[in-house]
Amino acid sequence: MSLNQLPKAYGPGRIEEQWYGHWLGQDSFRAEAAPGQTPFAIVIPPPNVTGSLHIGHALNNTLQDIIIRRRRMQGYATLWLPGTDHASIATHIKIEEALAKEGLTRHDLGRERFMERAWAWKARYGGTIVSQLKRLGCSCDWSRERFTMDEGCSQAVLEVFVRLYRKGLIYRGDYMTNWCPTCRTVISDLEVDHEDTAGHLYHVRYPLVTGEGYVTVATTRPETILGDTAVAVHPGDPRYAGLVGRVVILPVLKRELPIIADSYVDSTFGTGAVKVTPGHDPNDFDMGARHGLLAIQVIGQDGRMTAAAGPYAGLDRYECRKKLVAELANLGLLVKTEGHRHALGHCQRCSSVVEPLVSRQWFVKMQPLARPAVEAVKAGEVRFIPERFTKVYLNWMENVRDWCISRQLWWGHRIPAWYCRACGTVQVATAAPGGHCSCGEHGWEQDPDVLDTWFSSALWPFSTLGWPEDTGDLRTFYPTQVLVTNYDIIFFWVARMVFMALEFTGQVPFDEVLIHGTVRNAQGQRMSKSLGTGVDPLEVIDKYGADALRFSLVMGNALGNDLRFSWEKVEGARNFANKLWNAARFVRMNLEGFEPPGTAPELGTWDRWILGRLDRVVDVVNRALDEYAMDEAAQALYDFVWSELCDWYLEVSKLALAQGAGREAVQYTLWRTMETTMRLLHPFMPFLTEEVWQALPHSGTSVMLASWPVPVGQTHEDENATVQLAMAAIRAIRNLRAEFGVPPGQAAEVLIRPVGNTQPSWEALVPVIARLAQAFPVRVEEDAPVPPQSATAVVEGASIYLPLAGLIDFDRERQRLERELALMQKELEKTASRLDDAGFRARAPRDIVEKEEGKRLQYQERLERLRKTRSLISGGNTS
RNA sequence: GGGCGACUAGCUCAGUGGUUAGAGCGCUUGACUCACAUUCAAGAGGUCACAGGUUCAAAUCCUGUGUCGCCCA
Repeated sequence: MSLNQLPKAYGPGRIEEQWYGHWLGQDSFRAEAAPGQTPFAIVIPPPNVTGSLHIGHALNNTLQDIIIRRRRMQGYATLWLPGTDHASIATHIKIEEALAKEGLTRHDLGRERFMERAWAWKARYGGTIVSQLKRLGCSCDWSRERFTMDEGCSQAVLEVFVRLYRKGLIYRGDYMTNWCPTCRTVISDLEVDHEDTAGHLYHVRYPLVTGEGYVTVATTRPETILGDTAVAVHPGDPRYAGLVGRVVILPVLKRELPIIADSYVDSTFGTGAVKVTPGHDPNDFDMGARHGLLAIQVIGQDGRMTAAAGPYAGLDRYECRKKLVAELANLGLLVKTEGHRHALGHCQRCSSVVEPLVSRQWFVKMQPLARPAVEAVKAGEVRFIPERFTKVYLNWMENVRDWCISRQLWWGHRIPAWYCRACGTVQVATAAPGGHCSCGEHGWEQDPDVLDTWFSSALWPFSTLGWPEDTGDLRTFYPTQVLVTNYDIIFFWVARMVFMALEFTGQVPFDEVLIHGTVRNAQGQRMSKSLGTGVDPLEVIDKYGADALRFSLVMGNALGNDLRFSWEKVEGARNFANKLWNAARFVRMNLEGFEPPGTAPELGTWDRWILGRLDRVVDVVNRALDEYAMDEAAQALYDFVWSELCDWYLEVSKLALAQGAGREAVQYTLWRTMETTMRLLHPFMPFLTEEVWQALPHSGTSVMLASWPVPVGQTHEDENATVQLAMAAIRAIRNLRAEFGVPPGQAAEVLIRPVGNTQPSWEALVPVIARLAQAFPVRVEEDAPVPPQSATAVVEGASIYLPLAGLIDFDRERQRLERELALMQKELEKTASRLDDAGFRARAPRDIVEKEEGKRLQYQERLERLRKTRSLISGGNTS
């Protein structure tokens, strides 16, 4: 295809497919550490194996790809290890839903056939998310892709469980945990969402056994009355002082309950007397333990009342509540019912109201593990970015409770504990016990439960590198350098990885944790499939390209903050891609026959200027990326490309390219600027930059393996100052043209009267001014008479006159000048008052004072010229 | 109840002590100018939530208040 046939608009589709295939073909993502090369590793936060990519993944993986691509170009031995998570409960629910459509439950199938279905499900949907990451451009080492339930990771899970058990850090016991009656499993504290819910506070009378009155208690959950085993008051509460030790009768069931004193009771809540239900409330469970009370379970795992609920057995818990409240009212024991808001625990997965139940579960003892994990972060061995998330982590870790890790599910890692069928003795081992139990019987049965998914995710940074084997990858790439994740899984995942890593590898799992926010929709709502507020990243990529999606996600968003997705932003990024494409098209058209010379040719002012600006942007991008300020880096690149390179340098370059004079220097500059920009932009927009870079003179096989730009320290400040003056002059002329309606096609005559003696050579700038401001002829004369009927612009270094006979409206011109005068006057006053302040002169740094003085001089001088111009106009402006 | 964050142009957001506080979108005016109308040029638009304080100097630091959001209990 000849250059002129290159499409005028950037079309990402073919280019993305072609280059991703090329990179894979070249095996460019594979991590291999050559001797002497510094490793740099990231493990991916493993997405749900059967899920599909959502916009949050797109952000998360874009950030990782930016980091890893830059490090790769910088010459590190980079590893970005991809993989997926088995997402025990989420996947389990999906499979059960599919079964339900066939009228089946998992129990109809049995464990083995259920697992077959689960693996088939995984095989069917497991590839989706990985292929979607490829569409996004992620440069993961796919040869090292892992899955939390693959053989190696599973081995690590067993090993960790057994070691923790032997160390006494995993135990089994009967405790109150959060039970989800819908998912039919226990869940950890972290999997419960507390929502403020409107409910009722029921005041119920419990008659004293002696028949001489009542104690009134208040409860939000009357159905649990059936499980009460005491009534408690605060020991210091004078209202009940005489009642402690006496006995009340439980309504309906007629059980006798002691009145106990416990300082846990809040005497300001309700009546100051509370019912105690050790079987259904975590605090009551503790109180029951203190007072030796019985824990009676009246609500079963299915959310229905148990036999212990007497006449209410078999009813759903809410049905029971209704009937029981009615019965209490009948009996005259319901004093009152008032509206009451309280926090209710809901299952994170299915939103059912969680039921606190006592059951036998496996737990990880957290205190001994948490302590080193707190220390490591306090000592700075793991650094959170932004820093404020350190506190979130520490606060949780310092108050962490034991972690319930067993789940009554089948999809996941089965707990490696076996029980003797005869005596119940427990054996914990990485493989089924072969011999007999000491009781003489043989026959072991494995615990039916599986482990919390996060138990295996917690090992991810080292299990994926081969642990517990001492592998080369583990030695080379562990600990990893940075973990990139959303703030909402700091507890679930980040914290757990830290303590597991410290316990099992003696090292932190990563040096830095980069925390980003949540992507919301344009209205600021959380994106969710069920609410229909989600946006499919694939749809975005299809429409605007992966580069545009990536760029739109990092641009204009400070790290750690939530961001709003909007199609307008993607469109803006797409426009930027198109701008780059066309700039590249222009460069290529003008580079035919060009070979990069060994040494740079003699450069002109504008050439040196843009190279200086390029050097500056290289510096800014590097500094920004060093502290993970992707947004700043993206913004700097955007501004450089659009507002400096395209708006000015490319336009100026057309002069030399047409005239021939300085053509070589311009070609060299165009090439160097464009080629460097492509390398600098590559981590953000991998596809477009590869396409453009390949089309420019270059060395190497791919921009992703080219060297990363570093500043050369040539900012060309002199040229910068000159160019600033020229730009100001051009803008001023354009402004006057627009203000007075000079038709765009019509050249305007311009007189430039330089002022001051340290000004640039305005003569040299004439051709550029002529072209960019459509001015002709442009005269530069210090002492030329002011042309009659002209509009005037006062800029630094010159006064500019546009003779506009017939076009000029003197009233309008006068108003314009007044506006400028007022503005200048205001600025001058501000500067002057600062300089008149003795405190400022005495205490401000010298360079600041000098700067202010320079400003004052300049403002005074411009003000003077503006006044002269005004008086000319007022005098009729004939000379 | 404790903690965190946000509050800057009509909208979405940058900007952690010192140029006339910026960008994108939107808006107004004009232009299909030979890389790009996914574009170009010009313009309007802000007492930086509020009140105190520190400082020569505050959108920026401190204290308090308000509104919204999130996390933990």
